[in-house]
Amino acid sequence: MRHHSPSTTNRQRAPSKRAVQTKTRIFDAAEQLFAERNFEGASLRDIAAKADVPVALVSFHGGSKNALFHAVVERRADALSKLRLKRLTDLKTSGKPVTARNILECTLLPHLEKVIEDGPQWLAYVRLIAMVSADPRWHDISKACFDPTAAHFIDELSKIYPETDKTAIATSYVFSVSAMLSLCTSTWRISALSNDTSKADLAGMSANLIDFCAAGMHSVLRPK
Amino acid sequence: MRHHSPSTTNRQRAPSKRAVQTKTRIFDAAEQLFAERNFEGASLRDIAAKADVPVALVSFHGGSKNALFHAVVERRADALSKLRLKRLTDLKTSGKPVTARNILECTLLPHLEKVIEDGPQWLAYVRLIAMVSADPRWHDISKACFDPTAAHFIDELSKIYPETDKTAIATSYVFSVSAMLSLCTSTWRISALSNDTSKADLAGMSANLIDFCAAGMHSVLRPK
DNA sequence: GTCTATATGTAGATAGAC
DNA sequence: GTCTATCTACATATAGAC
Repeated sequence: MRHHSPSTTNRQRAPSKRAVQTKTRIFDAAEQLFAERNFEGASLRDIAAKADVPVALVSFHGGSKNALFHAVVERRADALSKLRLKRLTDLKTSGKPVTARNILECTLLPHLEKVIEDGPQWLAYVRLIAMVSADPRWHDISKACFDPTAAHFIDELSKIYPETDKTAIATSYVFSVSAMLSLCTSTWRISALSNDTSKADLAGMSANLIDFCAAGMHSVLRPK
Repeated sequence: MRHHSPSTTNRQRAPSKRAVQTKTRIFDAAEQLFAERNFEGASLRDIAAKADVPVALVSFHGGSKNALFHAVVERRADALSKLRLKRLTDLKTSGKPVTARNILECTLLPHLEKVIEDGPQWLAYVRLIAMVSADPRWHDISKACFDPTAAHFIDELSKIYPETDKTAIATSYVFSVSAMLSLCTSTWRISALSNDTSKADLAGMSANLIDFCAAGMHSVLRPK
């Protein structure tokens, strides 16, 4: 059973407030530990300890370890897709020209803004996505959670560059997303390589990200 | 003890040919399994089975699991750095203009060419590096194995863009490396998103990679 | 919904024969 | 250098009291 829900299939009552809080604490702890230590590196005991609940409660709210992992990834995927697609709709109804740069902003900025606003949970989620994307064992989650929206954005790009083949478009889309993820997972490296001891300025760097990807994409996609 | 070597600290004889082959089989198996399943996901028993040796031999040649992991990452890091730096030296003595694009080729192409020539082992190594770069637990390996060479390339870029601050240079360097890694770890995704059922053409895609990164870098680094 | 207790498997590491 | 056998610890999962 891939999707676990507590108790039986037909739930009788809405869960109590306390139960919801407990479940949230468990999912938040799982999100952080999976992101830090990968799937096998984070034990259910570690997760329970971080959430300050007994181990059995983790299984109760999350089901098997595998189901818990899936649920944790899926938890924010929906919200993220909605934010991206809404931004795209807003762009198209705004009357502004629909350029590759504007589309990139719709794809890349929502997650970055969540990291900047909400702090550690969404940063952990970036790490988790980076992990899921790179690990062949989780390709099915990746496909289910992110490919539909990605396909939508790639279609938009095809309209702007109708002569360009889809593989080139998909390639530069993947480059852009990976650059966004690395901006969050590798700030430590950027600081080390630039001898910059000050706290990383994500907001400032996201301007660089958009410049980099927009120029890169334009170079790859424009008719030669 | 971080670095393990078989037998005592003062080795008496060179290892036999068979012993070297055994050790290579173990390291190759470890490289593939660590790349596929991460550190905790690959057990010493799995590695031993893949290398077709008894478990105790893995400990004998690799030391503790942690030491084995370090050794597997370090094994190819040296060769890779040498290839990159040699290519840079060749460029500078060739009389050709030293551009950001040329420097990027020195950084990104050696590993890609190894993947194309040598096949699965170097592809596994790409995955391993992607994993090590993203996982906070392995930052020290990353720093030791790759930062010195990275710093060298960033210095070269500073010479071309003397007005640009180092953080911007380091940022676009990190974007470029992550795009290279994602080209190898996410071919499956590129194929899925472009409905391209044919076998991935890494060589063709690396032209796109260089175009993307060179244009992106130029856009971020040129004086405004 | 929450928690204690436990069943069952498999992990990393090493001792010691060859 | 190689291999068998085993020690000890910790993993996931669940049964059953509250």
